[in-house]
Amino acid sequence: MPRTKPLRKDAQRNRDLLIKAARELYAARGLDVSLDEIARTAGVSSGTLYNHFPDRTDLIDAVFADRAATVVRIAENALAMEPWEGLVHFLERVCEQQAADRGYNDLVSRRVPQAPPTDEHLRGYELMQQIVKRARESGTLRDDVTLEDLAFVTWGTARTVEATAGIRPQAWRRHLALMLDGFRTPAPHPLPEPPLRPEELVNAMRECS
Amino acid sequence: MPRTKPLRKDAQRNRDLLIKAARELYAARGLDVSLDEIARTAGVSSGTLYNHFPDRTDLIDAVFADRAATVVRIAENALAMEPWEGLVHFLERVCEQQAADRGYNDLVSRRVPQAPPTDEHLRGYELMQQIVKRARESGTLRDDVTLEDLAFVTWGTARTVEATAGIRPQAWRRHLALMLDGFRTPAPHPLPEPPLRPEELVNAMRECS
DNA sequence: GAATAAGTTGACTGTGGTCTCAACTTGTTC
DNA sequence: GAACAAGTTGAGACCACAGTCAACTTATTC
Repeated sequence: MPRTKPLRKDAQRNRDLLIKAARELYAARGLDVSLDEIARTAGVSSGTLYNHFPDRTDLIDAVFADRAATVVRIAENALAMEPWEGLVHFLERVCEQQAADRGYNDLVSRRVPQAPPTDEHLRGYELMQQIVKRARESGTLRDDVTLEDLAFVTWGTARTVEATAGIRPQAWRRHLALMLDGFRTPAPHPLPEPPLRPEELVNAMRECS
Repeated sequence: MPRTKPLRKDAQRNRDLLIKAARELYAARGLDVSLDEIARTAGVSSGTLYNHFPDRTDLIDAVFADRAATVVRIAENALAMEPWEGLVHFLERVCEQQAADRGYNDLVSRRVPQAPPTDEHLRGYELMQQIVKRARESGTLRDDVTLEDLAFVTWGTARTVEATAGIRPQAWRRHLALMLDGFRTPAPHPLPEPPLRPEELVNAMRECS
């Protein structure tokens, strides 16, 4: 834990304004908003933005810092439910987050050099493992599906949300439902390719465009 | 049909060089390659590029002009097969095209202001309708799935290909297989959202980021 | 209420992209 | 092979963005 001395009052205020502006612009238009525009929207100069967030990713990290905790909370709720309902609940809630925030949608599916995973991330990872394991052992989730396969849901939802956000904001629910029926089919056909290994998934998530 | 007078010999050669360079760069790096770089790769000046292709989309249209015919050919082959096998064949071949060419992957899934549909496009559309109808009537494809739902496959594959191209180039096949099992499950669950209407899909395909 | 550290500013540099155009070169025509 | 049309060239205008910094302003400390 880097012990940082408290910010000066005006500095803290500007920092908050920047995060607020970034959060709103990211949500509306995705992560490609220019840093100058964020500064302008926040009502501070671009120098101040760079002073607080030297790197583009520092700002993104700050804006989405709480999201890992949200995922953990969703996962905990899911684990309090029946195995299959829990999995569905988890995926629906996470996809809702994607659908509600274009920046988050970019973050979970696209490049964006990530900060190193926090304890919260690791905890989320463990809970997700449990969600998948439970669903599989309950006999509902087909047993050749792994945690890594959930990335297909994230990626698929990401693109569907992008394409349909302005036209049929709920279209992703249909996409998700179709995928879920693939996950729990009573008549699974052999999958043509082994699942991604955990480190492959990490790399895929980091991968740049 | 706009009757255009034939190009001068050197002009035709430069045009071909430009299309060739664009095709290669697009395939390798997607549609965001800069026009100057394409001109440089082709060995002509940027002025010449703009002379031949005033608009960015003119070049994209020229590069991918033959793809609609390819889709028609794939669809025709698919219709010569058993209904379900035909559908699978069609989707696999189209996704292979996406996986093999980042530019095409961008084209089918992302924005990119499109040229008005050609006769070839309309024919492809009709054949796809038949493929879906046959598969549904054969009892294999669940009967609440429409042609428009195939867009979920395109979109999902697009993102999965982007994310995994450098890591596990065949990962999309697993994603596709899972979706296909959702399409033919013997135990379909009601879908939470009506299918996209044809004009909604057109708009979604046109939609910009 | 000085003195000082902390923070802000905005003009500026640099980069990389789109697109234009006047001067030039080349192919074609007769 | 002249003359004209067709096509090419590349420097440069223009823009949007990232990122820097010396001069300035403000909060805090004693």
